[in-house]
Amino acid sequence: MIADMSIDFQERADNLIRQTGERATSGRIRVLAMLLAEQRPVSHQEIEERLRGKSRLNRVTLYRILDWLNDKCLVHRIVSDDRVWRFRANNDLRTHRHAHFKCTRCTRVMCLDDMKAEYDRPLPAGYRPLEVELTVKGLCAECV
Amino acid sequence: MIADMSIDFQERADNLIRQTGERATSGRIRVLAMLLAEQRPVSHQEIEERLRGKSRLNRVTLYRILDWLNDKCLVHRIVSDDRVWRFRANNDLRTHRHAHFKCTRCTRVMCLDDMKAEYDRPLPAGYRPLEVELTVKGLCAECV
DNA sequence: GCTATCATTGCAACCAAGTTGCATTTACTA
DNA sequence: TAGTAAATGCAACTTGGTTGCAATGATAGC
Ligand SMILES: [Mn+2]
Ligand SMILES: [Mn+2]
Ligand SMILES: [Zn+2]
Ligand SMILES: [Zn+2]
Repeated sequence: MIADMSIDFQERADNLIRQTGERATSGRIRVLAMLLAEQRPVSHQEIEERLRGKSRLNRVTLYRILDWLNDKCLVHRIVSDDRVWRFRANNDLRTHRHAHFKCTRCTRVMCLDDMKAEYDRPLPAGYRPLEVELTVKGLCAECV
Repeated sequence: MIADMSIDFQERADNLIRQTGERATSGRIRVLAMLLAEQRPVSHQEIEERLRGKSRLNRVTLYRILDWLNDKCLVHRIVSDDRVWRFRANNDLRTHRHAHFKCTRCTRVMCLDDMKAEYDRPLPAGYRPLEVELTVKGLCAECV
């Protein structure tokens, strides 16, 4: 059952990567499959741990793969005040600009998929906005 | 004229620090005076450079001073996606939770003092919000 | 299927920002 | 004008990410 699911993610990852027109390497497939299965933001370190066992990926290569997946809009990168990047598989290809929640106790980050990251007031004259980051920090349901 | 102003900031810094009831060391006074004069978010590195010349402060000590000033609410610390902390002197003691603007070209950060950092939708059940970070990224007036 | 080609990977060394432990100095108190 | 605790300086360390380059491997053309 779980094995079937994992094969399914493997295949979905493979397809998504091939659709970009670039090379479908085993590293890219394994990382994306893992993120598709996880469906939540995962740090570089966590990914490295999860992938341990099966012939493990070089640290630098993992950075480059994550960067590549981000460029191709297959994942998005979430910055956090702990100086750690986290990555989550995108469900639809358009990058939906949503808010995030960071639990200050367990340090997990969650995507608030239906809270848009936006602001209400006008910016100072001459400023051109390009992107908005909105992060709510506090305690998650498991840590309250 | 400028000399007078700098003495003024020195004195204000000294007073503010003494009001905390803790020690008014020359390092604390110099750093806070500089931030009071600057009135915008400044990185650790920039502060180190500005303070060069006059008997220069140890790097670690500067980190500790900034941390202390932040704890005492005399400055606030702004986190950014470039993994660099910036500090700005607080004008009033209550920490006003405002948004920030980050210019992606000149890398400067500005406080949007009258844009509140807040959100509209409800959080998932059981989540307890404690703090909100809102950052608009784009081009500042000088970089457009 | 086999080979050539160029993108991707692994490795080692590097970097920047921030932290820690501990001995020395300094601001305040009495 | 000491005595004392707090702050400082220094050296070494940590974490997260980057760079250059040689070795490897995915795909296109045959
Ligand atoms: Mn997200
Ligand atoms: Mn601010
Ligand atoms: Zn939590
Ligand atoms: Zn700018």
